[in-house]
Amino acid sequence: MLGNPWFCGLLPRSQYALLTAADRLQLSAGEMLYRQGDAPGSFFCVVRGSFKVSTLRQDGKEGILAVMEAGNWFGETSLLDGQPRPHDVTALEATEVLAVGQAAFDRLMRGPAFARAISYLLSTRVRLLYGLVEDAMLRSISTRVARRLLALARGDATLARDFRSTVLVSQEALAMMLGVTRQTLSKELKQLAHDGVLLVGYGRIDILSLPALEAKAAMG
Amino acid sequence: MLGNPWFCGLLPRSQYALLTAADRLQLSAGEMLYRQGDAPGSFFCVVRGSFKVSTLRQDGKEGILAVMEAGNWFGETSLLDGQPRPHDVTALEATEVLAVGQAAFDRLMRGPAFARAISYLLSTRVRLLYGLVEDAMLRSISTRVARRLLALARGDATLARDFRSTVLVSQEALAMMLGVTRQTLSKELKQLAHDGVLLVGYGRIDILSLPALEAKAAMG
DNA sequence: AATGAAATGTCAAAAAATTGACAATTAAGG
DNA sequence: CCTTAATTGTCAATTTTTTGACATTTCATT
Repeated sequence: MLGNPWFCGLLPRSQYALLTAADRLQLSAGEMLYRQGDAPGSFFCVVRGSFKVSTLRQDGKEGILAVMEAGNWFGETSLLDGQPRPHDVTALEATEVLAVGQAAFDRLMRGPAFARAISYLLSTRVRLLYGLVEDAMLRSISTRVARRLLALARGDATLARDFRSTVLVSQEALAMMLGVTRQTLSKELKQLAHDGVLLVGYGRIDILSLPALEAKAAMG
Repeated sequence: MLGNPWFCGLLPRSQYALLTAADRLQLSAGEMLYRQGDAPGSFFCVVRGSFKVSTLRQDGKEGILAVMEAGNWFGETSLLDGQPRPHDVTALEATEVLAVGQAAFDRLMRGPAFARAISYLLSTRVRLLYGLVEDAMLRSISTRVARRLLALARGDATLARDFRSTVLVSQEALAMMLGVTRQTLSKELKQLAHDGVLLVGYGRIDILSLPALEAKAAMG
């Protein structure tokens, strides 16, 4: 979490307080950190590995709302309003997290600098979510595919890390992030591959031309 | 704004500070409070009237993301992260707002209680937005129509006001909130009217049976 | 090298949504 | 009362997406 811009922006004493208050948890692939409807528990930071944040509906439809990678802090919403967890969070691989409990979190929130920092964290989440809503409401699927691939390549914009030209994701999972079927996504990927923008592999997508992908993302 | 649960939950001194720091603005129907891309300006509260929060794309497509009614506080996101306004905000009728400038807002944010309250406000926004994303990703249009009508009838869940059985909205506008065409929406409304759930009028929709509408909203 | 689970490729039929076009209705203003 | 703009009703053609069904490929594990 040392490379995470949000954590780095905290006062050193807040950083220290977060780290000392945290428990370390280990999860193996497929294990769930929490489930939709659970009581609020902790504020988390991914140390190693990754999670998917998803919702499963009664009819079996699943949507992947986000992928949380190393450096990412999350889970604050339920701690702030005391309401149940809105999503399922599942480890995608062997994953290690820091967990800061409600009591320690509340204590930190009494400091204005930390409370401001949490507000800032939430404001970036709000912006990201508005983007997702607009994507779903107004943009064509091909544009959304391009935009989502860019987000994944940039690590969901959480870590100011170097860009990855290879995105490790199955078409099934990417389709669930976009709320479309695998067949529909497959057609779009094929078009992008045909245009020389991508190289589609088994559980992976290579970005051959970042400018071309950005151009597609900026279209309709 | 006196009936607004968020404002009521503030410390009296924060309430006082907000109200005394605020300028009063009057807008007539169609006037814009701010535009997408504008520099951050103020934190607002609707005193009388209402706004639509929308995005307009180059290709002419417009999406209505929210309707802000009396009692609603909004605009905090840009003040917190210093980034440009993400949306257009337009008065739907003669509307009066309170505007708390950046300097006063920053001063208030130095108080931990106010900063916590802003975090809480943001957490409810995050929940609402997750709901919109899930709607768009996973739910059928008929369900989304029912859910959106309920949200409008309840005043977008911001004011714990009494339920309105008449929603004043054109089919065109409702379609833009849902990201579908007017024709598609029209078909869904006709079905709901046929089922005796709604009565569709000129610029208005009457909810005949709240339980029935809630049942439709809970389906797929 | 063989096996099996996971992932991808592909196709056609069916369903759903958009597009484009016009008529009919309603409310507000002169 | 009359005119006009806004809103709604409706239809058919077209496009898009889903559904369902298989075959094929890839990769990790025996």
